[in-house]
Amino acid sequence: MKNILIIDDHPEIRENIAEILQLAGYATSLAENGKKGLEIAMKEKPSLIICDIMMPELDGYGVLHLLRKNPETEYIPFIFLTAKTERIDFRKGMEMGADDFITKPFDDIELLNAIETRIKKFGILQDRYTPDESGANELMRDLCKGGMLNMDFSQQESEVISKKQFLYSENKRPKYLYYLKRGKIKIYKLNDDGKEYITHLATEGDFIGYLSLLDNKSYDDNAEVLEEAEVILISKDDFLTSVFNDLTIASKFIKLITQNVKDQEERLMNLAYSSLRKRIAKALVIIHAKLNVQKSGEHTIDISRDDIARYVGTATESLIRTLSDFKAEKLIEIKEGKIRILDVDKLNGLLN
Amino acid sequence: MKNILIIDDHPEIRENIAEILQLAGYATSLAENGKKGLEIAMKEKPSLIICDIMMPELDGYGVLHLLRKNPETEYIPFIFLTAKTERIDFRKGMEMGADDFITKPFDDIELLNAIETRIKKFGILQDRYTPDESGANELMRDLCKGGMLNMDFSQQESEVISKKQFLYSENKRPKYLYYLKRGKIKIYKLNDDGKEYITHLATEGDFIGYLSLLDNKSYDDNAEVLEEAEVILISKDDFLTSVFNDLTIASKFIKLITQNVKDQEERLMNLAYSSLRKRIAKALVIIHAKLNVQKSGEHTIDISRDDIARYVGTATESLIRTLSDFKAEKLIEIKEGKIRILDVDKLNGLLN
DNA sequence: CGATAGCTTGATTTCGTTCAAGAGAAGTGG
DNA sequence: CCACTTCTCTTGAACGAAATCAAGCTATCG
Repeated sequence: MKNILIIDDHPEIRENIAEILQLAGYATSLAENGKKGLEIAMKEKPSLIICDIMMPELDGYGVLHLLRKNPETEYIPFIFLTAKTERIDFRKGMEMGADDFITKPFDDIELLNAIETRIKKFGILQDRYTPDESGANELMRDLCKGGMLNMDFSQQESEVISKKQFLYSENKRPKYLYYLKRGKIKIYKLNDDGKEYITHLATEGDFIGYLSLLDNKSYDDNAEVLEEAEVILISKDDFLTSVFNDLTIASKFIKLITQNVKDQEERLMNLAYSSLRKRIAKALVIIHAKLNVQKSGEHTIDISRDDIARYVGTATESLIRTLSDFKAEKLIEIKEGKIRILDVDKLNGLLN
Repeated sequence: MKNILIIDDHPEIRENIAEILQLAGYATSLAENGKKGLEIAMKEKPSLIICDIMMPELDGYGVLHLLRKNPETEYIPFIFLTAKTERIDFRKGMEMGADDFITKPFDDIELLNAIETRIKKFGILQDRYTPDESGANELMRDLCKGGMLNMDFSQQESEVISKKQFLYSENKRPKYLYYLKRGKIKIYKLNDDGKEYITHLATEGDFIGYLSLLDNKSYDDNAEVLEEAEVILISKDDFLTSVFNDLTIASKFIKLITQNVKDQEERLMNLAYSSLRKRIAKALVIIHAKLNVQKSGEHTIDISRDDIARYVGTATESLIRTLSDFKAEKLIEIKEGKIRILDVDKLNGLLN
């Protein structure tokens, strides 16, 4: 059951709110001043905090400030309760990271609505996202489910794009965010000699093109369908307004894209100093994890040698030679051209 | 002169506001409904818009929505004017991207304050930031200047760190954001064999360590001083609250980090497919632009061969051989070991 | 003044690319 | 449906770019 902490120095108000919330099925904790409220918050980690601004000892701003400083209470939704309707108070509270404001007098519905919205939102956003590029995908999928991203999968029409067709190409202006319902798509850049370098591989459930949208520039890469794909188009505006108008979403995005940068630093170092053998081993594990297709019970990698090579950044022949080596060493198995990984740990732990 | 657009269907209020603003030295445009207001906004691109919510034809929400959809008017500060003090209205407005709310009746000071704050903030944030990693540095510097980041250069004590000392190292927990007042610092990762790959080079005016702070993980790289450095420490909390509690700052950050990702994709492709010659040429240009030291009127690169090699991702000997080639081709000049670039364009335009 | 770090060049080796060619699978069109 | 091209996968041989090993040279520092 959700526990809600109410901090207010007026006993009547405190009791009144507690009663409303209990009727609505919430558990409540009460505190008569900021200091006590803070203690309870630390100990009980409530699901939400309602707090008066004007209080003796430690005022509402102080409570909020201290909560936000502690990583354990940092993300607890916080609603200010205030008699004042003054702009300045309100501004200050928002800038400190309060999630909502309720002005006395308020009615029950208003209070409960505010609480419900916040708890729902928090529930979606507190989930841990895997710390790599796929995290952004998970986040967005959850946002859609929660109705936070302006998008409705069922209503939206989907488009089917066949193999070798382009979802988008270099120098075009991004107009949509793409959600890949089915199929596989490679995203690659071309160097001056026309060689491909695959920066991302997308499978069902992935979102494509958000970086260029956030960047608001023309595409600097190409998205080509590898395996017949069904794609949902989400309007650029819907996506951007969702991200840029909601602090919670924006914060999550910052963290996710930051992770992206870190991942790429890692990839850079590997490209710079790791042997081809090691790079190919890592790529196989990654591709396997990402595109593992369960066909007749077996996990195989179903992407052409050319594309694996372009993902690793090597020549196709070199890739194939290394694959042969791996096969001889019983790290992988090749059946009808399809690669099956036999020993993930050894592949990961390969020396240079 | 700053032009402010006032949209309100009550002539008295319109005139009243216009008068106040004119006295305060602003130019004003007036519109009596949402539709007209929108037209004027498109044509005149005002510095700020004040808009009533309740209006016939097209209400305030509609105006805001349409403005935010158009890239040309997207970032114009927008203040709602409303008689209602209702929470719901207010929420809706904020979520749509309004910058502030003023409730009638208001007094002159309040109005002018709100306007001034917004214009100042906008002025700082609308500047174009160079679309690479240094952009984040510029942004943060500006934020500090504008007092938006909780940090005061004069008050803060600075720390002097000498050559070969570490600012931070792998697996340590980040506690500060660092601002480099003077000196040079290299940030690098180590691969399994203990080889360095330099991911960033920082000079005076650069901020260091924000990625790990945003990420809230341990450092995965090392920062070593190349040339005696004076560093200002900014508390982790101050930095994080500034970023995560202000939607405008958060949005800017998203765009900047996105650019970071894009840059690294580019660097990845170069590492994968470009000849050493080309990669070294590019690195020289970048390092030159970043660390160009003007000593006795000449721009030279003042960083050891070892470090350049580790930035390119190659062996020191290979780097030196290429430098010799460049010297023979009169692309660069070497005086007392220091490299001076003679022909930037040719270095940039090198073929594979 | 010796020692150490940084820079440079030469010789050798290694890893990976490129060129070449064939075998099999998969489209394609008459 | 068959002959055709075309694509994908694979192996061999030769080449080449860059790493490594080695050694000398210069500048700097304690």
